[in-house]
Amino acid sequence: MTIPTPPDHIGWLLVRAGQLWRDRFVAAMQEAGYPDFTLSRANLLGSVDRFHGTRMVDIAARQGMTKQAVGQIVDDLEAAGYLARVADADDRRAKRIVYTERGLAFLKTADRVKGEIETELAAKVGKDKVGKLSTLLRDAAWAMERRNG
Amino acid sequence: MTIPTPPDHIGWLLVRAGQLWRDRFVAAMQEAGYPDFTLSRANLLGSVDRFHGTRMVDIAARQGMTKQAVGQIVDDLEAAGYLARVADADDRRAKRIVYTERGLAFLKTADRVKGEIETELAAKVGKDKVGKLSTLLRDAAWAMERRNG
DNA sequence: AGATTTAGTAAGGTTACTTGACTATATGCT
DNA sequence: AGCATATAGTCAAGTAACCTTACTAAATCT
Repeated sequence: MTIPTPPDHIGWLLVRAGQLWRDRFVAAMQEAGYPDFTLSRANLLGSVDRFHGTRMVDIAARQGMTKQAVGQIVDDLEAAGYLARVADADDRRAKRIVYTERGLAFLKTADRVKGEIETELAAKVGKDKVGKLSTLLRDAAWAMERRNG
Repeated sequence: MTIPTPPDHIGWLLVRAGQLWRDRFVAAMQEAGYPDFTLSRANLLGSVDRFHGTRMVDIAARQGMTKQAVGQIVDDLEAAGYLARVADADDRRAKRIVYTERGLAFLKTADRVKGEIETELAAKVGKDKVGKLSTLLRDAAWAMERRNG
């Protein structure tokens, strides 16, 4: 089983670290009582305003997805009881996607789980390093987001 | 368009940075003459030994995928002319997945493109920061890989 | 008022996987 | 040597998470 060159380039490290965190988070959420949890659903829930709700077209813009794709995930999350569609008072074409009680409880658990994973990581590599990593990641993400300059 | 809390947690930063790098790399490879390039294909090519080739089952183990999934991607890459299946001399059940000339040229371009993106990133945030980021990512990935400890 | 844009839905396709079932070859046990 | 079991790979079908194309209803622009 000849193992080829291990990926040690900055790019693969970024991809790998992102994958690892994502997998840890999904597993932890499933253990925490959300067996039907997937990352795409969590991402979507993170784009819904907790107080006023958010229109589908705005969720789609924020996620960089088509509104149809958002519609499908919203269908699932509505069927699972996390979200509801309510009529928009100002625009009769539109509906606001809002949280149910179950949806809000999910968010709370997600925040707790994220904190736990971060704490575990800090215990292993050091709190200072996690802080530095965050700062550097922000810089790098900012640099990669703007193609010009 | 009320925008919810922006994701500033270490986890989302990791995921985001990984996505950004991945998207930049895929776009750059497509521009560099590989319009049919996707990341799953590149990942697989990265798991094939350049000299001796690699058996499908070993690729699957390394990628954390099923051998069937690997088989499908190999089918595509073989049809596209990057890889070939040759009989394994030591095991008549097995085939070694090897590079064609086109496959080796692809690897060369991929290495060049990765270097270019890294250089661009270094120019924006500073070479020292890219180095520090790499080190911290290695630490973090190492910490997240082992669940115990 | 009529033309155009926008919000959302419906239907079907694609990519990147998965599981289950199968064949051929290799290996371990007695 | 003979048989059971494990392993390498293939075939077929299913799923998740998207996409494109085409549509209806309501809002907005002129």
